[in-house]
Amino acid sequence: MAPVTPQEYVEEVLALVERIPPGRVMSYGALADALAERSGRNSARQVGTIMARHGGGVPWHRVVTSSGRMPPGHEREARQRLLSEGVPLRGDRVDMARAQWLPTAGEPA
DNA sequence: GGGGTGACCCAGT
DNA sequence: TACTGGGCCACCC
Repeated sequence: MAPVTPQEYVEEVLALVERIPPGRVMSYGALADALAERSGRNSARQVGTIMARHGGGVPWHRVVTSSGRMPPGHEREARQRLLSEGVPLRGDRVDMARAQWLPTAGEPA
């Protein structure tokens, strides 16, 4: 598959993050996995780096680790936003089993 | 060109 | 549940 440029990959990541509905979340790994088909890349770590550097303009708080942990340095901010959106929390972590959202394959663009 | 770093993930202990 | 080790891959010295 035609690989996308690094810049395009960033755009893809941010675009998908913006599609995450309120009250739901996606893990870095799930994001990387969902974009793998499109971008040819699949690295959760890279998604984390992208969010750290370019996540300012999107609902970054809807992106957490696969275990429901929030990004270092922003735990308080993220927790409060998630809580106000109705995301199910278990202590200081997201209840992934209930909150994780995945883009549906045949979804209209 | 070489090596360290990181908003990760998974399996094992 | 918490911690550790190995794998991962782009970015930055």
